[in-house]
Parts: sequence; structure tokens; C-alpha cells
Amino acid sequence: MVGAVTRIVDYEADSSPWSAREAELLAATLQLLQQHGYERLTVDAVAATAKASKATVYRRWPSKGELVLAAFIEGVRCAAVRPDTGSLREDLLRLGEAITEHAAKHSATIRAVMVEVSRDPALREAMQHQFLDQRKALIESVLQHAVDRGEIKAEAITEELWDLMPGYLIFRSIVPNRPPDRQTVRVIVDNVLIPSLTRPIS
Amino acid sequence: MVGAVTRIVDYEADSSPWSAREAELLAATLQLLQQHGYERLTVDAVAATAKASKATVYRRWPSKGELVLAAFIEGVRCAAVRPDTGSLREDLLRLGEAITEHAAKHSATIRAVMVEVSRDPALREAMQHQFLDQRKALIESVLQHAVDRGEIKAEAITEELWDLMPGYLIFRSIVPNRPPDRQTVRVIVDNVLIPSLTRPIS
Amino acid sequence: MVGAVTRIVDYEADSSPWSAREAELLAATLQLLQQHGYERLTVDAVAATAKASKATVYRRWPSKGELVLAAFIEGVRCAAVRPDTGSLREDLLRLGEAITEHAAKHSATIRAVMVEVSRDPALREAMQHQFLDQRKALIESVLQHAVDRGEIKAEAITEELWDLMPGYLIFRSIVPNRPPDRQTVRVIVDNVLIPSLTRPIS
Amino acid sequence: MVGAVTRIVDYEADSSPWSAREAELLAATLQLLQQHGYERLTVDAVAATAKASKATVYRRWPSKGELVLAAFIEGVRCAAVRPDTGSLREDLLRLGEAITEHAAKHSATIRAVMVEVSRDPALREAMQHQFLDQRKALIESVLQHAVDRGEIKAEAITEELWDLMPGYLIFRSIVPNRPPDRQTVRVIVDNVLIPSLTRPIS
DNA sequence: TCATAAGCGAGACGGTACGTCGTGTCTTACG
DNA sequence: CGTAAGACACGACGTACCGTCTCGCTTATGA
Repeated sequence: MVGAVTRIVDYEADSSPWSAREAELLAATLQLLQQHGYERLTVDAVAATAKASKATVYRRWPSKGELVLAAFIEGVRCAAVRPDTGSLREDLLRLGEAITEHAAKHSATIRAVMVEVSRDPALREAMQHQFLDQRKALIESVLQHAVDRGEIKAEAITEELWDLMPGYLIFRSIVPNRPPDRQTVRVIVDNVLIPSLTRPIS
Repeated sequence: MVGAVTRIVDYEADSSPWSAREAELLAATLQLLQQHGYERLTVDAVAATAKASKATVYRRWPSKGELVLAAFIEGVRCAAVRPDTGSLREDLLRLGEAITEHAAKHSATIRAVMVEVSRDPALREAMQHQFLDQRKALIESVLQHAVDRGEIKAEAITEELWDLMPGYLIFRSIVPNRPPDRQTVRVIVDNVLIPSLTRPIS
Repeated sequence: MVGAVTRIVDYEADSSPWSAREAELLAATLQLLQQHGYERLTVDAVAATAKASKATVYRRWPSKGELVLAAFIEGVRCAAVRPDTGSLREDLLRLGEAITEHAAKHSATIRAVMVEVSRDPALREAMQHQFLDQRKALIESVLQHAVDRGEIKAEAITEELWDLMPGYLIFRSIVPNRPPDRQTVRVIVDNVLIPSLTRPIS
Repeated sequence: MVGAVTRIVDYEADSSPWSAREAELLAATLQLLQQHGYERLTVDAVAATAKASKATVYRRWPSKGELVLAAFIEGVRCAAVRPDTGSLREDLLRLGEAITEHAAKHSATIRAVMVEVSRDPALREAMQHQFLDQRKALIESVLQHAVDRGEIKAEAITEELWDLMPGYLIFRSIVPNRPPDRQTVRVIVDNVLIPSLTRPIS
């Protein structure tokens, strides 16, 4: 049964692993990231904003990169809610719009995280387990529901397919000049995903 | 006629605007970027590698960001060749594979460029004209040829569609753990692009 | 009468004012001072060595400086014994050798104490009463005995004279490369002190 | 001939080995040392005072300790002038007073230098060659002149003797509460040095 | 043929952020 | 209640890099 696989990593947001103090620090980090971008974010400023000291920050996260990744994941964790409208098309639209919205707000953070993650295998690991796997489970859950409802066949689901929309939307969000909007999501869902998912299997 | 638009920005690679000295510096930059990533690339190291002095670098490019963007664009310029196999599917496959290959080699650079470009409108401008428009023209040229051959209808071409494959492939390249390969390209072309481009227009 | 002055502060070692716990802490401090010097001595290390917590240390001594001074004075208190050989020359030699020996063992501590004492009037006060006055009384007692025996005249005793040997010996101990030895003491006693103390008063 | 030895290290002040920039930094260091003492001297403050940057300081002196030692030695270098009055007693008085005056002004620096020097063999070496040897040569020169004039015999000069006055004066300067004055110098010269240097050799 | 200028290497400089460490204060939980 | 454990704010340390600048040296041209 396919559904079982979906449950290996559940899409349900876990309760936060952070203490109140840590959450404050991550919130300060996220806020400063949005305002100034990664390069102009200083750990001193994070500490000052959270009325903490640098040592308090570095006790938790051994480098600026880890701090930013944690802040990013924490930001995503809150936003990850599975849509459940009863219709695959609606679910996908909502999912796409949620991603679009979140990515628009945190594009600087996403860019920074990509750079940091590529430099440190430990960060890569964290990114994989705490973010990518979560998102994968979320989408698979949406698709699995559609399979359960008989809207699509399980065989139509490929890695590339479920990954396509989030990947492309994020790409558009972090590349200058063309942030995605509702229209972008609609076109992808209606012209790409739904046709591909519902066409007869060769 | 649609083809005329395509020619506004030609996909043909222009001859390099750089002198031999400048090309050396860009080559050194590109090499160090591949080896160490953006953050650990220092202008000192670029100068040393090219046996130049920092002043020589800064005379050309007023900041590390501009230097890296120039190096990136120069790297792309060489690699941009329009496939012309006579078959849309083949053209798209080759295009996707070329993008995949290039992005694999220069993922660190791409990540860095995204960060830098987002911080400086001047870099954004340069990125737009010297890279994005080029790539757009290249793909439109491929699609236009298919229209000319009668393989697809001009109306089937949407911004999202021609942009989808490059965007997704680059996304996959710069995100950890799942670099795209020929199979990825094949699935996108066969399961997404061709179906979407050839399905009857509603 | 001269002897009366000597008795204002007695040279006799008082019984220690410290509890067993406090003595442990001071011993740990002294040991770490000898091993690593003042700068590299940390209050954390003192606490850890004595299996105590930092709060326990700071409850007794409000700063690192006070702690170190207390440790130093405690170290000296134990070592201060008045020689009484019946001969001024012998007494002075023993005194000088005792100072030499002690200063060699605790040169790092002495240096540190000098720095700390100069920064804090309270420490200066403590140093004065708990150490300098003690030493002064000790030497005056030795000299007074010699006067009582008729070896020297009371008028020959000047502040500079009785202070000269300890001061110079300590100076030599805390300056690099030339720690004093028995020969140093002998030369000072025989060539300087005895001649000066016994020469006819002009 | 005894004079030859004296010339191995000449007491003459060498011309400064520092550039103008470096002299500024050392002057700023010395000034701040006098004002605030070693512990509260920060390299940032030195840089700011000299309108330099920390990197400029650290390029010259690899640590705060080395910087302070250099500043101290530079300060001494300027002040070291050999008295030459034609009378040993006068020469010694002037020497003692010069030492007293200088040590009074720089007592905090001297204490700091002692601590730093004891921690680093390299600093010890520098201290030895650039300061202690200089001072030794200076005093030997004064005594040698007296020998040449027939005031004293060369055999009366011992290491301890010529070292006694500077050592004791510096000791008094760096210990709290009893800074030496002209009277102190006079007593040492008249009651200790002159008698010891002129007494018949046994 | 020589001088004057422009480009270059070398690298010092002011500035700024990093990540580390130690002090002295404070809280929490245990005995 | 005193203590062990240890988190915390503060602030200095020493390092690294950016982008600017000055200094001579080379080279390339104009008198």
C-alpha cells in the first residue's frame, strides 16, 4: 500500500524543539534577515535585538550559518499546513499559493540558506531532515488523498512531478524581477500538473 | 510574425567584451568559485591566482559581487549554444542536458550570483540583460523553430512553460542532495513539456 | 622606646581566618597561579579544581583580584617565621633566603598581586595591613634583637635600610632571567647591610 | 681593560627602529597605559586614539602584550640619558632620580610588562636585549667613569651593587603606598652605595 | 634617444564582523 | 539556607576580508 510510505515522515508540524529564549533569538534573526539580507545581518545585531549576548547565540548555534538555517526552518515549520479541500486542483492551488507567499517574504533567507547549506554537510543534513523531507511528506499526503479519492492513479506520481511546482516557484522567488503570483500557480497547476497527473499512462 | 520578436535579443553568443587580462581574472575567479564557493572566495586570492594586484581587479569591477557576476556570465556565454536537431523533443532534451551540466559545474557560483544580484539593482540589471534575456531568446528560438515546423502551435507557448524546465533544473542544481541528471530532463520533457505543448488548446 | 613600635603589629603569624572550605579554594587558587600565571587563571578553573561552584567563590571574594590577593597572603602567612640565631648576620641571611625561596615559588602570584593591588584601593589596604605591616614588624623585630644584643645602634636603622633587602630580592624574583640565590643574599648582607648598619654614625 | 666590556652593549640610545606610524601607535599605547592601566587598555582604544585600525596594530605586534612591551621600551629609550657630572655621587643621584621619575610616571606599565614578560619567552628576550642590557651598560658606564677618575676601585663593583639601586627604586615604585623620592635616592647613595663602593676591599 | 604618463605589482591601511573566552551576576534544583 | 551547576550580559581578544590608497617599477609613446 502506497500510503504507508507517506507516513514515514509525517507532514504534521512537530511541536517546536526550541525554548522560549531560543525562539526569541530565531525570531530576531528572521526579522533582521527580512530587513537586511544575510550578508548585512550580524550576530551582534541579532543578540542586541533579542536583548541577548553573542555568547548566548553561539551557545546554541555554532555559526551564523547554522543560526540562519534554524531560523529559516523555524519560519517554515509554522507556515506548513496541509490543505484539504477535497479537490486535488484546489489543494495544489492552495499549496502553491502558500509556497509563493512564504517564499516572497523570505527570499533573502532562502538564498542565504542555499549558500550556507552548500558549504557544510551538517547543515545539509539538517536541511534535508528538518525541511525537505517535511515538504515532501506534505505534498505526498496531498497527492495520496487524491489517489484515495480516485482522482488520479498512484502510478502517475513521479518524483519530478510533485517536486516541480515547489521547486519552480521557489526558483522564481529567489531570482530577481519575476516573483511568482497566483496566476503563475494557476498556470502550472492547470497546464502542467493536472494534465500530467490525469493523462492516460502509456 | 513571432520570429521577429525572437531576434530583438539574439541568442547568438556575442564575442567577449573582455581583454585578455580581464579574461584571465574572470577565469581565476570562476575557478576559485568552483573550488571554494563564494564566501570563501577572496579578492586577494583572485588577484594572487591571476598574478595581479587587487587594484587591477577593482579597477575593472567595483566590488566582489560585480566580479563574480561577470565571471558567471562569461562562463555562461561560452556554453550557450542553440541545439537544432529538427525535433522539438530532441532540442529540449539537449537544452536541458546542457543546462544541467553547466549548473552542476557552477552551482556555487549560481548561488552566489543570486545573493549578490538580490542586493544590488545594478547587478540585477546586468543579470537581466546579459543572462536572462539571452536564455529566454535561446529557448524561444527553439520553440519558434518547432512552431515553424508545425510541431506545436504558437498559442501553446506560455511564459511559465518555456521557463519551467530551466528554472526547475537550476533549482535542483543549487539545492543539496538531488542534482538533476539526464533522467530528470527526460521526465520533464516527456511527461510535462511535450504533453503541455501538444495538448489541444481549450 | 623603640621596641614598643615593633609591637603595634606583631610579626607572629595569626591563626588563619579561613574555614576549611575557604582554605581549599585558596589552595586551589595558589596552585593554579603557580602553574599558569594570573592571566590564564580562571575563576571557573579554581571552582572546578576545588569542586566548588563559581558562586561559592564569589560569595567570599568579590573579584578575581581579591581572591588572588587572599591566596597570596595566606601563602605568605604560613611561611613567615622569625629567625632567631643570636647573630644579626645569621638572622639576615636566613630572612633573605626565606624571602628568596618563597618569592621564587610564587613569582607569578606576586606579579599578579602587584597589578591587582594597584587598581583597587581596598586591595591596597588589605595588602598593607595583612602583608606589608607584617613583614615590616618581622624585620624590625630582628633588628631590635640585634640592638638589644648591642650589635648595632638603633639610630642606624632607616626605613630604606631594612626594606632594601626584601625589596631587591623580590624585584629580582619577579624580573626575568636573574632569580636571586643564596649568594645574592650573602653579598647584600655582607657588603651592604652589615657595613651600613655597623658603620659609625656621622 | 674593563672599559671594553662596557662597550659590548652601548648605553647610547639607538635611533628608534619605528616608523612614524608605529611611533604614533606606541605613543597612544603609552598614554592609555598611564591613564587606565594595562587591564583596562584595549587594543581598540589604542587604534582609535591613533586613528588606526586594529589590523594595523596587530600587523606590527602580534598581541596586546607585545604592543605594551614595545611601548614601554620605546618610552624608556627616550628617557635613558647618562649623567656625567664628574662626581660619582652626583651621577648616582641623578641616575636614581631619573629612574624614580620615570618609574613613577609608568608604574602601571612596568607592572604590566612584568606580567607579560613572564608569560612569553620571546617577550623575555626582547626585554633582556632592548631594556635590561641597555640599563646595565648605562650604569656600568657611570661606574667606569668613576674608576677612570680614581674615585673607586674596579674590584668594588659587583653585579648586586650596581643593580641594587635601580631594582629597589623600581620595586618601591610598583608597590603601593611608598613611591620613592629624592630622599630615598639620597639615602641609598650615601648610606649604601658610596660606603660599599669606597670601603677597603677585604 | 630620452622623458613623461599611464598601468601595474605589491601590499599597508581603515573599517567591520566573526567566533572565542573570561568575568561577575543570576537562577534553578538539590540536600 | 548554602551549594553545585551552569545560563546569562558584557565586552575584549585576535583573525579575516573588503575596498581604498600609496608607492615604485615597467612600458609605451611623443618630443
